[in-house]
Amino acid sequence: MFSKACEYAIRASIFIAKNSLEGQLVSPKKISEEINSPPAFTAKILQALVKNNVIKSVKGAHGGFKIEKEDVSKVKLIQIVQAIDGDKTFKGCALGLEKCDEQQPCPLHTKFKDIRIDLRDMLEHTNLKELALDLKSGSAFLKI
Amino acid sequence: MFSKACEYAIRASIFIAKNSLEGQLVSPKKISEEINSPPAFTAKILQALVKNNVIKSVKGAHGGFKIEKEDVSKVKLIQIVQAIDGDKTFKGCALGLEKCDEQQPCPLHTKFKDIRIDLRDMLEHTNLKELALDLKSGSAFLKI
DNA sequence: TTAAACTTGGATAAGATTATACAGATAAAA
DNA sequence: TTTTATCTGTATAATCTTATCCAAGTTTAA
Repeated sequence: MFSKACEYAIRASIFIAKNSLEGQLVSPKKISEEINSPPAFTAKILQALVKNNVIKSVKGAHGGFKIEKEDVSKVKLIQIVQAIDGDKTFKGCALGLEKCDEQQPCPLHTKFKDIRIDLRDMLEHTNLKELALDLKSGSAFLKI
Repeated sequence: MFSKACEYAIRASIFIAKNSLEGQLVSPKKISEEINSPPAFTAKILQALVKNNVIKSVKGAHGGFKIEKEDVSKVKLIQIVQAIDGDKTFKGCALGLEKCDEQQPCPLHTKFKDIRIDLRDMLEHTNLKELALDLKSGSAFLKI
C-alpha cells in the first residue's frame, strides 16, 4: 500500500506530533529509536518532510524536529503520503494503464473506484492530532 | 497497490480468459502485445500463474495458455494477487508494524480496517468471466 | 570563542523488483 | 522422423527502493 519510506514518515510524524503537543523537540536519533526505523534512512525522510512543510527542523545544538502546536491538527495524512509517495497511492490505474478513465476504463476501474475514494477520504480527513492522542493515551502503538 | 508483475498478471489473465471463452489458445508473445507488457518478463509471470493453477499451459507447436471454459468464472482476482504478490496487499499493517492487531493496534489500524475489508471482498468476489466480458463488449480495455 | 549537538547534502552500497537472453525440453504437424 | 513452434528454467543485467556513512554547515551554550 505505502512504501517503506512512507510508513516510516507517517510513524515519525505521529511521534513528532505527540511530542510537539507536549512542547518537546525530538532528535532524529530519538525518533528512529521510538518508531523502530533505520536511523540514517529516517533522517533522509525527515528532510523530505521538512522540504514539504509537514514538519519543521530546529538546527544546531539541542535542535530537532517539531510541528507547531496549532498546526498539529491541521496536518493531514494525505500531505505526508503525497510528500513521500506522490499521488500514485490514490490516483492512477490499478492495472497500471497510462490513460485509464471513465471514457476508456480498465476492467477494474469501476470496482476500484469506491475503495480509492474511501482511502483518499480517510487520508484527507485524518489529522496528526487525533493519531498522536491515541498514542498518548496508550490505545495505539508505533513499534512492535 | 499491486506490484508491476501483479498488474501484468491480472491483465494477462483477463486476456487469456477472454480468448478461452472463445475457444482460443494464446501465445505469450500475443499476450504481451495485447496487454502492452515486456515479453520475457510476462513469460515469467505466466509460468508463475501456471504453477499456482490460475491458468494452464499447452506445450509444443501451436501451444499457448488457456483457462478451461468452465473455470473462467471460478478464478477470482484474489488468486492471482496471492500467486504473484502474496497476501501483503490485504493483510499486514498499514504502517509496517510486525505485530499489529486489535490488542496492540497501530494508530491507523481502525481507520484502515474497512478499506482492507472492502478491497479483500472485491478481490474475493470478482471473477475473470465478468472482466473478460467487459473486454469483449468493448466497455473496458487492457492497453493504453 | 570554542566545543558540542544537531541538521543537511552527497556519495555509496545492499537488496528487491523489473526486465532480458538463451539453451533446453516438449509436442504437434509435415 | 524431422521440422517447427512453443513452453520452461537458468543466468544475467538494469533499475528502483531501501539503507548506510561521512563531511560540511548551523546554532546553542559553556
